[in-house]
Amino acid sequence: MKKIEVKKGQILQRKGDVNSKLYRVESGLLRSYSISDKGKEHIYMFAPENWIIADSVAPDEPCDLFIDAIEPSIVWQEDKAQHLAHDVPKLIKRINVLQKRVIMLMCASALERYEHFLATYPDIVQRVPQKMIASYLGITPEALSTVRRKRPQKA
Amino acid sequence: MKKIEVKKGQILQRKGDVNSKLYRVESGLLRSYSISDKGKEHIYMFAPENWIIADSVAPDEPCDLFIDAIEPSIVWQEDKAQHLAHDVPKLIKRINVLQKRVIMLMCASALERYEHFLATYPDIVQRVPQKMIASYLGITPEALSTVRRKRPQKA
DNA sequence: CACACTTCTTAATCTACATTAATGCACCGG
DNA sequence: CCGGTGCATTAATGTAGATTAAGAAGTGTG
Repeated sequence: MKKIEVKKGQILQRKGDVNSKLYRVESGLLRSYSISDKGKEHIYMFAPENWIIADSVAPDEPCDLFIDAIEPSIVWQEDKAQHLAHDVPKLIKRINVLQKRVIMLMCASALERYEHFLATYPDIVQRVPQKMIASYLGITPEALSTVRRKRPQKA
Repeated sequence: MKKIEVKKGQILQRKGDVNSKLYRVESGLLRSYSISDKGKEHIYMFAPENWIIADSVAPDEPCDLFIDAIEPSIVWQEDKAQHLAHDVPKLIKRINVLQKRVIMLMCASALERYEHFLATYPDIVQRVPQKMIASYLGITPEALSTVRRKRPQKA
C-alpha cells in the first residue's frame, strides 16, 4: 500500500505487463483502455476520485489494458490479491456492472449510450475531451458531436 | 445443493426475481438473456456441460436476466453466497472474460464476433438455432446468415 | 397424410454510424 | 506577435448491418 503521485499522461500499466497492483484514486482522474489490432484506442473505464482501477486478470498474468492519468492524480497502489480477497461483494457488483454494459452495447443506440455515460459519470463530462468520451462509447468523435447536437436538452 | 431436472424451454429465473441460487450444468444446455424495453431478446451467455450460470447480482437483489433451458438438462442448484466466497479467482476470471467481451463489442465486426463465438463455444454451434447465435452476437439472424455465407471457410 | 408453425436463407431497401475532408478555435512555444 | 498543433464541429459520401418481405425446408400435431 503505497501513495503515488502521477503526472498527466503518465502510464501506470501497459498491455502485456504483469501487474499485481490495483490503483485507488484519491484525487485526479485515471482511465484504462485497449488498443486494437487496427491501432484504435478504446477506453474501457474512467476512474475519478474514490474509484478503483485495475486490469481484471490474475495477479501473475499479462494485462490486456493500458492505464494512464488524464489529470495529475494522487493514487494508492495496492496489492490485487490482498485487496480483492476481502471484498467478494465488490467483485460481484463489478460483474453486475459489466453485465449491464454488455447488454447495453448489444442493444443501445449511440444516444442511449451517451445518456448512460452521463448517468454513470455525472461529473466527468467537463473534465475529459470529447474524443475520449466517444472512445468510451465506442463511436467516433464526429458521431458524438451530432448526438450532442440532436440530444433532447435538459436544463 | 440440489439436483434438478429441467425440461426444454423451462424457465429457472425471470427478470425481477430475487434468486440466491446459481446453476451448475451437469448435462444439457442453459442460457441467460435479457429482454429490452423494445421487447428484443439478447442472449447474454450459454452454459453447456460443466458451466455455471447465474445472474451477477447480490443474492438479495432482483435479477436482470432470464435463465432457461435450451435442451433438457440436469443441473445442480447451489447457493450463490456460499459458492462464490470460496472462489475469488473464478470471479476474477469472469470479470476478465467480460472485460474482453466489452472491448470486443466496442470494436469488432459481425464476422469477428462470430469467429470469437466459435472459439468460445466450439461445440454449441450445432446445438442451438442460428437465431440464438445471432441474438448472442447482437445481430439479426439475417445478418448472421450473410456473415456465414461470406465467411472464409476452414475445413 | 395434411397442416400450421418455426427456422433459415436471399434479396431490396433503409438507416445509423464511419470515413473523409474542410473550417474555426483554443492553446502553446518560438 | 505569429505559426503550429490538436480538438471540435459540420457536411458529403460510404457502408455494415437493420428492416421488410418472400420463399424453401424442416418439425410437430391433428
